[in-house]
Amino acid sequence: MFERFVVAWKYPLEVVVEDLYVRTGFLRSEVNAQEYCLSDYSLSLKEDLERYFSGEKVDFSKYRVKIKSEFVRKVLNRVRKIGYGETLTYGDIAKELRTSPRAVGQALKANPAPVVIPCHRVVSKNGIGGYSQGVDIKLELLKLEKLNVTLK
DNA sequence: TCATTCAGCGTAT
DNA sequence: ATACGCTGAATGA
Repeated sequence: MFERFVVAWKYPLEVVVEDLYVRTGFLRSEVNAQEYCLSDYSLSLKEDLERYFSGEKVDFSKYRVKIKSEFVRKVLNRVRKIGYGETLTYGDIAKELRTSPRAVGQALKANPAPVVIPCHRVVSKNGIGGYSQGVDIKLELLKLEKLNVTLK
């Protein structure tokens, strides 16, 4: 099974679902997304993402994400537990998992499904930190969750 | 208050 | 072996 759809937002989010594994990525250029008929699973994900982008608190824990590396999986599993509207720092997670803040950042960079795995909720100790999809997008996501973050 | 350095650890080459 | 990160603490001016 392979399905692709785009969720409208300030930055449209492209979603690929392959055998129940979800991948996402923000699009910088505008796309005309024509719809086909999606599976119940993909349709549910699409609706959840639409609710999320309209400012609702949404739980994405039922969706599956395939992660190759053991270490990345460990970090991202922790990140999935960060609640809506909450943040942790790279250092927090490093301490908890007995690793280094830089290694945590590296693992977040390898996140195959931004938003579904909320790596935007991990910020630097003083400032917003980085984001694989662009810090401007991270800032918008945090604003969506009513979080004030200093840009640094 | 900066700016610069470097410890630290998982990856990629 | 070695270079590099979505960092952070330490150092020095």
